[in-house]
Amino acid sequence: MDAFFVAVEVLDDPSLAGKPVIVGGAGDRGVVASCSYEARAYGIHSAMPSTRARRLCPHAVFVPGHFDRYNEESGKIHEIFHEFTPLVEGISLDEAFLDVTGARRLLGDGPKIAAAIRQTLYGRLKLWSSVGVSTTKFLAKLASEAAKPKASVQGAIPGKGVYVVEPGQELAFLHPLPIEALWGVGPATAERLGRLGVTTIGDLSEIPLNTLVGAVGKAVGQHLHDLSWARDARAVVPERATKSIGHEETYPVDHDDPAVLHREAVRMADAVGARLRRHDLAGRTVTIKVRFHDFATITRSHSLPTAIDEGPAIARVASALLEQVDISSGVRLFGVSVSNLIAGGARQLSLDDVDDAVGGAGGAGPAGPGGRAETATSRAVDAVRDRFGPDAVGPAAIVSDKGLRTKKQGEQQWGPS
DNA sequence: TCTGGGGTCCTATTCCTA
DNA sequence: TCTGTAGGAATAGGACCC
Repeated sequence: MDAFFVAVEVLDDPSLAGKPVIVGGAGDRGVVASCSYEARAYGIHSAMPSTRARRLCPHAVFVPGHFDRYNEESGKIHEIFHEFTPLVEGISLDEAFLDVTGARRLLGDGPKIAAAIRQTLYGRLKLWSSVGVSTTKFLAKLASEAAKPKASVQGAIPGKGVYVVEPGQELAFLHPLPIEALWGVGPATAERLGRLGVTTIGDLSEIPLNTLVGAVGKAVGQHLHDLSWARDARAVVPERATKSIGHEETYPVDHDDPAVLHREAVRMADAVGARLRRHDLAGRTVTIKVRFHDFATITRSHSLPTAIDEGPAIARVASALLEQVDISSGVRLFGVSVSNLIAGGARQLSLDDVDDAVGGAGGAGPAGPGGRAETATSRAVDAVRDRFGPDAVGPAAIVSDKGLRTKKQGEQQWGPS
């Protein structure tokens, strides 16, 4: 989709149309999540710090973003995709790969289907999209970039809408492109390749595989070498299993009070547990992430003998891990995630498990009831929240004098305001 | 100038066990 | 009993994507 978040905002507030609009965190620690083509003309792009974006375009309109709405429109978009083929691999809210091989007899060739998808999306949702058509996933992705509109101060200069890389034309399309265009080449890899004198995908294709592997590692080297010759055998995979679920948050000011961070561990663990149970998942590995005032970031993780899906159990491990970290210099971001996921069938962690796991006394926290009582409590909490909303009930540890403060998914998505 | 939040994947190192 | 080794799992960090 073209500037998806902004496009949804304009749908809901047409007065934004034609203006430089930035969706993201407006505070000192916020970043740009998406911006209109009018804003892009000033050099603004996603992931840019909001303070810098504001300097580049002081009259830009900042919108905090409405994640629920993007999710809602994303659902409709993916429904439309499925009208064309069951082989839809979602990459994000607004992007997907579609394998239309089997739909061609009924609906026409690739370019024809692409145009139909684009027209259907606009006809029903009033949202513009760009479609790339090719024989492999990564070429289709690059083609979709080539189909996109270009930025100007007056607004978007329309792109092709549908861009087709015909069979036999793959290398002619690919080799003049800069290496950064390749999926998997970011600033670090581009810099390493730059030292080898590689700036285009054509340059990359001429580098001996050994040299490439030496510079960027085995897996990436082989992968990039294949891509530079348009070799990409990856199939469109409709259902991908979730590997981890987590929550993290950047604070408006740094925290160095252990009590505050332990409360945060409880709050995040509660949110992560609720999401795990909603997806009928449980996980064995709990990871905390701490970013310090100087942006240095560490993770500490621990794997348990059995999978867990409940806030208190996750919080005990997270708190024990936090005990091992020196937070005196100030923490700007804290996060909790759970990985090594299995579907359903969680067994509640006992206090012995935590003690063994995290190496003795380690501050696993006050003895909770554990076991079946905790499981029953979590189920009851889920039921109450389903009926009365996410803020209806929560862990006592995070009740402040202002009442419960349970972060909703999507709230503060792009930094503190 | 200051760098979010949701993730995935890869690599190097460490630890444990046979 | 001690030492060396090899393999696998766990851990930590980094790069990357939207």
